[in-house]
Amino acid sequence: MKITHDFKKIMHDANLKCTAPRELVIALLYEKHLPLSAQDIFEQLKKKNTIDLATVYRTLASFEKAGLVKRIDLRTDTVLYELNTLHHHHIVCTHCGRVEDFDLCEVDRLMKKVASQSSHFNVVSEHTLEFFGVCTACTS
Amino acid sequence: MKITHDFKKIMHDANLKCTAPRELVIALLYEKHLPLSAQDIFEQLKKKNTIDLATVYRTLASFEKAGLVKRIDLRTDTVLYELNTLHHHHIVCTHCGRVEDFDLCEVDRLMKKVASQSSHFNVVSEHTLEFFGVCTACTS
DNA sequence: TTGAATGCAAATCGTTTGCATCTCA
DNA sequence: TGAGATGCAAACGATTTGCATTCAA
Repeated sequence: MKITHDFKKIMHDANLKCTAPRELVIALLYEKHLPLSAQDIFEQLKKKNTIDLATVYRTLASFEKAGLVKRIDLRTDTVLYELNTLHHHHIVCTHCGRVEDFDLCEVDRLMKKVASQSSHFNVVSEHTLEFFGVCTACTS
Repeated sequence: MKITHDFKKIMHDANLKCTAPRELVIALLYEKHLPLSAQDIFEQLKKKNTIDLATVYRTLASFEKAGLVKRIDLRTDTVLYELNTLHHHHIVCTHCGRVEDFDLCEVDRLMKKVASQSSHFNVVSEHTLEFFGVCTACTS
């Protein structure tokens, strides 16, 4: 099932107008299933479409505000975005940049511990967790 | 004990020359004990000293390469730096920006799990882990 | 019809770099 | 003395913004 089937509903639920650029961006994020930078998205899309880099930035900003995408920091020079689907984290190869998803997250338990230990925080609502290593392809 | 006592040794071990800007930067990071941006450091130091913003950037870069400081991403608009002391993480108030250290880290176990589950990574050497919530001062 | 979204260009801001000068080792 | 570090100014690159035009609702 392509994301575009749901596009109208998604936009409507997010109180955003259905526009060509928005559909292009969301479809690309869905297709690639990887954290992408605004530049990445722009480069990919402009091959076959008319789209402006500023529009990509504005689109990502409104998507983020609507909770449709999430900013990811993988120690790259620029911020990356990915669809805000199921909670997951990443393993990044520090050598070639390969990114793999990592679904297992046991941080919830840890978050409760954080809250109970801290004198200034009672509730910890979010966390970032990313792993870095060297992938098998780069090791051999 | 002030860090400046050890400054010469630290610089020597890191193969870096002892200079006034470097001592200022390292002393400030030690004193504040908080993640600071290059701009932060520059603003603080220029009140009482002659220092250039470019020097701050270069100092942080050489410190990072030498393993003296660590880049921290707390979802702020710019990257922050702190002394690379004992392994720890942070809890950040998403309302006022307050930062608290969090020493407990049980991610080592998780890292092994990550490595064993992944088909492309055998070794996971590093991780980032930050918590976000609203602090008690902002809740009340 | 109208407010929001787009494209284009210019502005902004954090960061980096070139270069002459200075300073530590 | 010589390599590396600094200060200053200019360059750079990612991101943002102003504005006229277009478009979805």
